[in-house]
Amino acid sequence: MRPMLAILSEKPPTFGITTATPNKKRMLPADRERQIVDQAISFFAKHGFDGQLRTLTEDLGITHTLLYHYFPTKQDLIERVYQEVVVDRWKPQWQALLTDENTSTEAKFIEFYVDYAKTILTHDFVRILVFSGLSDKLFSDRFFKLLQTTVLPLLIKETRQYCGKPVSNPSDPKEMELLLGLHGGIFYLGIRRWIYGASFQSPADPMADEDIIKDRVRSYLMSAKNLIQPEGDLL
Amino acid sequence: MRPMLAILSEKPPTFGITTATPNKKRMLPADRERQIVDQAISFFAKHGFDGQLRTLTEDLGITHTLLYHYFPTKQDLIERVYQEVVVDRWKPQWQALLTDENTSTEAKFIEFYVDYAKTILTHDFVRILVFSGLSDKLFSDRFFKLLQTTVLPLLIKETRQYCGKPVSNPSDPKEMELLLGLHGGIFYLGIRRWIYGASFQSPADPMADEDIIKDRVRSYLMSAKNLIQPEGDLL
DNA sequence: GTTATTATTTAACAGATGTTCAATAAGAAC
DNA sequence: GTTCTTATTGAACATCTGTTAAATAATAAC
Repeated sequence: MRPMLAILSEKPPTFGITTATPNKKRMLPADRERQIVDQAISFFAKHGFDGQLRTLTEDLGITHTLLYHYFPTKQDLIERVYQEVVVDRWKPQWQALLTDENTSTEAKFIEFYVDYAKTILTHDFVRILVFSGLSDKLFSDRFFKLLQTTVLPLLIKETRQYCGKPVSNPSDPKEMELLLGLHGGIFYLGIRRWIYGASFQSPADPMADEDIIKDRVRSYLMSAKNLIQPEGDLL
Repeated sequence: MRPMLAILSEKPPTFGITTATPNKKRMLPADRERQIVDQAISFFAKHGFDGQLRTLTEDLGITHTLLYHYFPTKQDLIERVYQEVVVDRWKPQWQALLTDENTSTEAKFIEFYVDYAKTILTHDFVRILVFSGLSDKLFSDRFFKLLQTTVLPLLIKETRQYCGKPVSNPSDPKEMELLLGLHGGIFYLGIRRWIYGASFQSPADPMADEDIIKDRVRSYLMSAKNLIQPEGDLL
């Protein structure tokens, strides 16, 4: 079909732009796999895991059957997405940050939640987490297990110290609920932005996430001091 | 097929139990429609709007084609569910409550959010709202429009009065974000319960929703007094 | 008891959708 | 240039799924 004379510069001109998704007809397996996974992440985040493979590959300019050259089943591709978005995005240094002796409670909370928000409150993460929670809970279960076993206890411990309360006490529903109020208020930023989307109009001059988080953390610590009595028992 | 002699007591025995879902072979159209809509609400809330009609009717003991005797298309059934769960559940008296001159700010907030939580934070409502937000936003858009045009402005106004700030000022991102922090923290109760489900373990002795909400409202008002300056401008 | 009405079922279609497999062709090795 | 490997496609299958239309049977009217 091609004219025989066009020997040089056979490929369509790329003008030197080497994107993460090159449009060569035949890609290196590693590149193609990377490209597929990237597309799968944003695609499943947008349409949910019920989205069709034919639609997923449309924008890539490949046939849906090519997926089966890289992933045995759709479920395998989904689990790869899960791994990259949820598991790999968890930062072990959060624990280190929250146990640093040389930082004030307020600075710890702010530093943690600002970075947590930057990492977690993205389009892909929030929607995939919620899609998972609504269906088989495959992703959400594991993520919350991480939350509950690592950072939440450290935040509770830090709050107790801040309020002058012994840290060795058994866990108390009231202080956990107070913390989850802060946590939920922050996560709600992601829900407004990536699930309700434009429905929930932000004001003309929206606050930066960092400032919002600072206010909420300070509000939380203030309430903790008032709600949680210094000596052992609670209000 | 039936033995000819069994003339009396032909129907299966119901033992006098007249549930909302009678199991007569042929029901009155109004009863059947009620039964179908009830099932559709809990079914779509559980499986999302991609759930199959054949699965929906399974528990009802009818064929899926019977749905088309009552609703022209699946979408019509979905919109009926939307109407009953989201639209009909909105309480106009919330506005009356929030404009009552004889109630304190704290009492207003608590009374409103306790009833709001009782009404909104149900399995069906939370999940249908989130399913909608993730897909076509048909439900969620309208619900948030209601929120933004009715109760949120009243809550802002009430907060300003409480802080001794003039109520006629233009809206301010900071005070709206503070309110949305409270609002999100309360809605997060529903997300934990009905989306993350068992993943997010509650403590052995979980607080009653009402007590949680009381604490959060008080925490909010306390922060408002500190964050929002009495005279015109904000911190 | 007979007839008319209609709630309900049965059968079937058309398009969607995950998956398989043989055919094709791009690029590498020689 | 020829051959070999394999990335990629094309065709096809089986099942799922919303929808339609005719057949059936339960109930009411007479």
